[in-house]
Amino acid sequence: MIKKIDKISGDPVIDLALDTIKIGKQALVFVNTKRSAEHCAEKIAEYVKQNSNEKLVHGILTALPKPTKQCQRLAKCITKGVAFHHAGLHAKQRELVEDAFRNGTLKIICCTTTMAAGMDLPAFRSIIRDLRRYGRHGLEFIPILEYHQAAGRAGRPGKEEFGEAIVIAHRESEIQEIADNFINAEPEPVFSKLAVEPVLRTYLLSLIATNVVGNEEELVEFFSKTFWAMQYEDIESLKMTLMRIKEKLIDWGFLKRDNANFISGTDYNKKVLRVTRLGKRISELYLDPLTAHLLVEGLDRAKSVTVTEFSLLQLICSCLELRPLLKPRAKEFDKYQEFLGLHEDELLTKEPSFFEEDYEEFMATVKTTAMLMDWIDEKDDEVLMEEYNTRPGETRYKLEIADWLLYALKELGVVLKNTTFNPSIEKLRIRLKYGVREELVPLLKLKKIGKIRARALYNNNIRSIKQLKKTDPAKLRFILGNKIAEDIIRQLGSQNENSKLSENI
DNA sequence: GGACGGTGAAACTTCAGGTTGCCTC
DNA sequence: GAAGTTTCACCGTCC
Repeated sequence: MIKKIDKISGDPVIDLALDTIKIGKQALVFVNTKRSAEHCAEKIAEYVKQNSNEKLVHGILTALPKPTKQCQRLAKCITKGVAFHHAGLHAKQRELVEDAFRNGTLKIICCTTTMAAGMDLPAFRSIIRDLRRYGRHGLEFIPILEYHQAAGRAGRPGKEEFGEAIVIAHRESEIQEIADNFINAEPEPVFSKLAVEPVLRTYLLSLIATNVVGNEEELVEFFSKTFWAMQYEDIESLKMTLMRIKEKLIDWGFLKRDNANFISGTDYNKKVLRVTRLGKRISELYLDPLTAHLLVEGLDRAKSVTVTEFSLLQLICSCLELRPLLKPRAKEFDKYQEFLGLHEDELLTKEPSFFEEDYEEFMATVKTTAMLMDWIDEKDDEVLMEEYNTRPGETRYKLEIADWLLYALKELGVVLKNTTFNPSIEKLRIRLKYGVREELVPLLKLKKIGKIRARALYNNNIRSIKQLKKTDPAKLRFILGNKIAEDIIRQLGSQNENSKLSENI
């Protein structure tokens, strides 16, 4: 069936979106970069009459402590019933956009793959503009499964009889290619996640930690029954991989061979494998053993190093979990080497030499550390965007992982009886959570006091809970507003009874 | 002649997402 | 690979 739509802008994607609005329906536009999502939404919005979505706009602009240019651009699009959606948005904003699309306030969302999977957000039309995305080998086709996810958004079961999934061909010659490679293609086979070494390491340790497996023979037997082994086929090579990882775990002190139960003459493979106390905790924390090893080594180095925020942040930035890291640009290299120079004797990781392959990756940990340090120096989202090209959503995601790794570091310290740095780690976690300098930490113990209010109090010379208690309520009302001030006074009152808020942080 | 401003070509840069981990009584 | 951004040489204009 061939349908004609009005040519308004000359860009088929915009025209399709406008047509969707004209017929009173909704559409999702899938593109391959965050920037494209933003541009595309803005271009569509240019052709749409102003609506007023005041409440939604207000929500978007107040999601962050201070609205960024990105917030303002999104808000402007939203006044036209159009939005963009990608992982760079703050979670609150994403949710607002999703809800507004569901209730019909928004007509068009231009999005990246954030929208493709796992979200209940159907639309009448699904417009897939890009089937290629930047990958290891330049621009590559996206997986067929991902195309299915995007196309599958079209049609609202129970509400409409059909939906339309539309793929844009950028050239005449592409039409057949798209039909063959996507529309009529079988989705690619599913591969076992166990083939990824960090996952394999984690499960190998946990199987022993939970006594599911007690020796090497059982270990191999267990894995040979998995989907991974079925796909892999070559059992000998699989066995070698398992043994190599097991040896690493023994080297790192997470597993041990139990010699007590070893009866001479017994098959070596039946030698009992036990988890150490450290290994047990790592498994409970669901840490990748490689990350745990890095943290353990870091704790060991910490004994002979001046440990600062830089030390702790750079250590966790070296963990795989925090990837992708921020890479210094060619022009920035000197700047970050200089920054590193200031902190060289605080390092808890091994610095590779300039000529080693890892050096670039190492410098990326330094830049990422610099970003986190700026965050706890109260630099706002706009500054992070300009300086590091990292958007609020991406920053929050990194912060969440950083928090988890710092917690894990603290816990490993407990097992290793090396808790000297735990108070610093705890303080750092609070600072990362709020994005504040050290001086605000005491005030943040109160509910309803975050970065902004703590700063306001501090700037008014109220710098501790003690000082807060002595402050004239009228002054508090002036600084915080009536309601919040009342709440704080109540919290301070109840604190006297159970002394929940101690001053020792 | 020098300070600007405009222009366009060349060089450079960037490019999706976000599992489930823990605990704080 | 493509699109956007930055840099820089070059030219014209004005004072």
